[in-house]
Amino acid sequence: MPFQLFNSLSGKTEEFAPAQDNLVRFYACGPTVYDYGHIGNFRTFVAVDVLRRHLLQSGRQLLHVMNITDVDDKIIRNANQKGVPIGEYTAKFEKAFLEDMDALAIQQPERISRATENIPEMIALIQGLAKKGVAYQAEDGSWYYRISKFPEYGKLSKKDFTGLITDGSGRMDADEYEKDDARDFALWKAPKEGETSWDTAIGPGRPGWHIECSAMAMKYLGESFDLHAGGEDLLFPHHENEIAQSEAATGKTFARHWMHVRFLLVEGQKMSKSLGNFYTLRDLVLMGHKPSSIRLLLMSVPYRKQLNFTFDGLVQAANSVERLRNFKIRLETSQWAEGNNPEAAAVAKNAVTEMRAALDDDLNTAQALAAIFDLVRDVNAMADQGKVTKGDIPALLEALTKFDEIFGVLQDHDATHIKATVEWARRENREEKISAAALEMAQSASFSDADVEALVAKHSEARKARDFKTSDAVRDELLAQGIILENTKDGVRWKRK
RNA sequence: GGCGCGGUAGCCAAGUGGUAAGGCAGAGGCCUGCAAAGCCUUUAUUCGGCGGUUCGAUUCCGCCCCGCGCCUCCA
Repeated sequence: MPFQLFNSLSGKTEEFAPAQDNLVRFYACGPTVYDYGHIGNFRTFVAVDVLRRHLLQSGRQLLHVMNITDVDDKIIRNANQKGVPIGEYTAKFEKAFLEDMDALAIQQPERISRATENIPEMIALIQGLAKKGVAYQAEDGSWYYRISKFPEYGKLSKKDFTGLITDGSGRMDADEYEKDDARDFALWKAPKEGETSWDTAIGPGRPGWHIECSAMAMKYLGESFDLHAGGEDLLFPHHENEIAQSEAATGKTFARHWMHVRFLLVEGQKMSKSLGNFYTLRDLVLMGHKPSSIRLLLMSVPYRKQLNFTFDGLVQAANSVERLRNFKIRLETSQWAEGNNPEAAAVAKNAVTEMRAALDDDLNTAQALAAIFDLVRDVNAMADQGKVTKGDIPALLEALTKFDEIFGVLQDHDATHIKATVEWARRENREEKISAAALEMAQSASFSDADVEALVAKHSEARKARDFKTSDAVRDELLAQGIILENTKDGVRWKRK
């Protein structure tokens, strides 16, 4: 079955394939770098990452563009408060965001593009709209988009705007009084006192919210491209306005397919600072939660379904990752009898087939996960019965590789990331937020594999001599460093906590 | 008010017109110097409630209850 993906534009699940060649051209709205990323942000980015990885595994090539919004009201306000240029202010959060992406094993897009580096492209787009009479300049110098010129306005958000002309109410913000119609939105904002602005052919000012995405998407992907993705809140007005701007300018379909990721709940409620359930990735890591647990939890519910992010769920996800990693370690470290068991190869192949079928079905990650757990259970059982042989291991590991090409949780880099986060917290004077659990997990990152191996060897020797007192002491010593040592009938093995 | 999504075991959650995947947790057992890891058995006569269609509905329709989202800069 070809890849099926829900399209917010048509409201239907449709086959998704690139229009030209084998290259998928897509744009995903990135962060506004005014603060550290929270788990809600990362649900969206993880979902897009799953899309990316599935397309790649399906043999597609990608041109994935993500914007970084490095100028907006909040950025200007916060930078002014700190008395630093906005570029300095945003650089810090952009760096933090990229680090967080890495911690969550989110692949980098082929191109990351900053709003402030594409001002000329935006101006050109606005000028084009002005020429067509779709953009107009208000008395204060701001430019607006005239929605009445775009009959299809509302086609993405399925809103009916007829009869909703100028509302005479007091809903309009002070800087919007110049608009001809209440629905019109800003393309270019004239500078206010103390605001960063650019001198341009259409006058001084700064970009409206939506224009950057239209300009950058078309710059790198062309006037018409395959897919546009983002959080569900962006559907209106952001994406609706992007369509209006772009299609009015070019007369062509902007993005053919639209993907929107649903918001998550935290402990059953919408995440908000006032409810006290607002968490950045860094908050959670400092509390002692591994990035891999967070990633798995974010992927465990299909992207179109509301995900209830809870601390209980985080523990469950951590245990699930443990089971998967234990399985991989077992395959890699056990002594296997010579031979081949066609049944094992069949189980491996079947699991991958099922996983991919689930992903082809609108990225059903929950079902894909089930396929891989079936493999784990079946192969563990076969191994206990001595039915797994040396010749089967490559195929089984290959299946796990295929799984991890999508889910990205088997490689254990948690300790390193936790350590980096702990160090960041110290630099930022957030020491009081560092939990004992985080410290313990960070500790094992200071222990190289060679260090561990040396102690493991010491443990094994003592054990061989049935000096359990010494062997247990070494094991406890390792545990105190965040290393778990296990003895199995097939030998000794270790892993980081 | 307009538009939309969802309510499945203790928790997370998939799914289908023919009688409920998977994960986590719990219980019992096997294995084991200990500790783990792993395996086996077990945990929803039932899928928010009430009606309807049907030989048969958790799955289709209607109503009701509950939760949630968007409706101008929050992913």
